[in-house]
Amino acid sequence: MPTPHYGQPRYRTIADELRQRIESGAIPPGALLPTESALTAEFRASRGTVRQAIAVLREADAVTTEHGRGTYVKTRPPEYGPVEDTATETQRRQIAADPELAALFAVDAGTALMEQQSVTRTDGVVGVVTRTYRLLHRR
Amino acid sequence: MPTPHYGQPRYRTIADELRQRIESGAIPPGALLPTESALTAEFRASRGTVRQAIAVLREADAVTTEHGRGTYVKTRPPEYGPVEDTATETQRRQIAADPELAALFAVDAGTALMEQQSVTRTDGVVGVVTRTYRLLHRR
DNA sequence: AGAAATTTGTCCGTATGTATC
DNA sequence: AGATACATACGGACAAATTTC
Repeated sequence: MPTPHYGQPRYRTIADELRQRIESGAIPPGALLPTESALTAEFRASRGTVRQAIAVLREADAVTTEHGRGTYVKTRPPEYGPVEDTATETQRRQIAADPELAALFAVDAGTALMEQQSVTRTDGVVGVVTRTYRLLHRR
Repeated sequence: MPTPHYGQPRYRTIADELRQRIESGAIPPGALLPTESALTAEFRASRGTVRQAIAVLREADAVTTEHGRGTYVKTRPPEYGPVEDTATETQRRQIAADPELAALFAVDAGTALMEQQSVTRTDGVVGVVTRTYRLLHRR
C-alpha cells in the first residue's frame, strides 16, 4: 500500500512549486533548476521523488534535462533537423599507374590499376579524399 | 541537445560510425582518423566521450594512437589462419592539387595539399596503396 | 634553430542515468 | 524512502609529444 497522501502525491506538490517559480520568473528561461541534491535538501524528499517531480515538468515540455549538466527551463521547443550531415561517397574506376605506383606494384608505368576514391563531406564541405589503389583481379 | 533516453551510450554510437568508415575504406589502413577536436565538432560530443569512442576501437585493435600525432587505422584486425607478415609504411608530403582534387576542395589547381601515402605489404608484396588528401593547416 | 600551433595524455569536479540493497 | 555504487557525460586545466611556420 502506497504512503497515504492527503490531497496529492509529494512529487506533484514539488512539481507544482517548481512550475510556479518558472512561471513567476523566479527561474527564468534558459536558467538551470537547482540540482537534484539541492532539491532533495530543500523539500526533504528522496532523490527519487525529486526526479519524479522533474519528470513531470519534462513531460509538460517545461524543462529539458541534459546529461551531466542539469535541467534547464525551456525557452521554446527544441529545434529539429540534422545538426551536421556527414556523408562519404565512393567510386571505383580504372586508372593508369603513375611511375611511383608502377614501381610499388612492380608493373610497367601506365598499367591499369583499380582506384577507389572516397570523398567525405561534412555539411557539404569536403574534408578528406582518399584514393586506394590495387592491382586488378585481386581482393 | 537534450539527453534522450538511451538505448545505447553516445560513445558507442560514435565508435560504430567510425568503425564503419574504416571498414568501408573511407578511412583506409595507415590513415589518420579525424582529430579529437574534429570529432568533437562533428558529433557534438565532449572530448571525453570522443576519447571513449576511440578507446573502444583501440581495444578492438582497429586503431593505434600516438601522442601528439593522432590515431591511425591499423593494417588489419586480428586474423586467423596462416600467419602473414603484414606491414604498412606511411609517408607524408605536400603535393600540388590535380584538377579533380582542386575541384573537390574548391581551390585552384596546383594548390598545395597534404598527401599521406600508405603502402601495405603482405609478405613483401605490395597489396594496396592508399593516398589521403587534406587541406593544409586549416580550421 | 626556435616559437607557435596542433594534438593527445591526464586529472579534477559536477551532474544525471541506472541498478541494487 | 533512503543510501550507495557505478556508468555516462560535460567542461576546464595543464602537461607532453609533434608538427608547422
